[in-house]
Amino acid sequence: MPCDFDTSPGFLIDRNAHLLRLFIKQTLADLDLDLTAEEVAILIALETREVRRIGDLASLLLRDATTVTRQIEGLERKGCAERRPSETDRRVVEVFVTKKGHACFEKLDPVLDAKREIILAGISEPDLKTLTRCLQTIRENVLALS
Amino acid sequence: MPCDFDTSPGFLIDRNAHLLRLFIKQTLADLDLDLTAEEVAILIALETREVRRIGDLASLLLRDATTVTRQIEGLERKGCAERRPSETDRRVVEVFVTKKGHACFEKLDPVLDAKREIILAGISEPDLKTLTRCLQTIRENVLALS
DNA sequence: AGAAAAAAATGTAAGTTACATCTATTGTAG
DNA sequence: CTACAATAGATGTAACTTACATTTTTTTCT
Repeated sequence: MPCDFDTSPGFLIDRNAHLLRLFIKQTLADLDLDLTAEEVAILIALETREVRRIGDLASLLLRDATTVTRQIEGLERKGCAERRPSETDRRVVEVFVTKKGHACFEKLDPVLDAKREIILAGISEPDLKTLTRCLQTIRENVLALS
Repeated sequence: MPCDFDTSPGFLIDRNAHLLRLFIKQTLADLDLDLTAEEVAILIALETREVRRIGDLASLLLRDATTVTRQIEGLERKGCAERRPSETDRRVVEVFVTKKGHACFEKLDPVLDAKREIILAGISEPDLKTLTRCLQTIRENVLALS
């Protein structure tokens, strides 16, 4: 049984990612927030990290920089982010969260926080640590492949 | 720190899924197989499970049936699968893997099997069990949300 | 000063997904 | 046994996610 959909970590990770994305989408709809899941990821990165540059966002989120550019365009169109050229290096663009972006984050963050508990229900503290560590290991292993 | 990209299970799952998909894509390119990652998932399901109906594939793979229909159309276009109307219920379509589909699977399967070891390197047997169990739990929790 | 490198944007295109709707068929209640 | 509900699947359409190749601008390094 080389590949069981119920026990293969690869399939489980893939399907869980899919379900989590649907869940985020639903949460955004419930809160009446006009954002995509990826835009949310960028918004969270901007709010919780010292990241301003598109390239840094891309490496943090393990995405191509062009992908991030497009998603920031989306955030900008929706009035949640703003690009400003850096003063020290004019190649660089710095991304800032607008007031509206802050408001979206403040609305979304506690809800995600609350639902996280539901999603992780039944998982003990040590198991959660193991889960995290395994996922980090797999990530590094896959990254090292390319 | 509500959402850390390096420790949040949600983000880790999402990014790992992304990386794994890139890895599958690369593997397919290396083997010169003209299939998408999702088509591979369906091919594996057809080869390793007693699943013939589109609806059953959809629930196994946690996808919408229309999505599966499209992906089977892809497999069919590429000569790897074949749809035949069921003889007992003419609403039902049964999906079969063709000779070419078998060949693709036989080519791909051992490679994925070998690379699985690399991807899971450094994870102990009990940790792997915990990982699997946690991912199953999360999947059920998220499914129960909707 | 000129070449190489870096940051970002743009053109383009593929892959993934699903909602709403439609057709065909089967099952069932009256 | 007919009419209506339910089921299986296909189609129209569209959104979301992603990235490769290329271009522009600016900086860095030789």
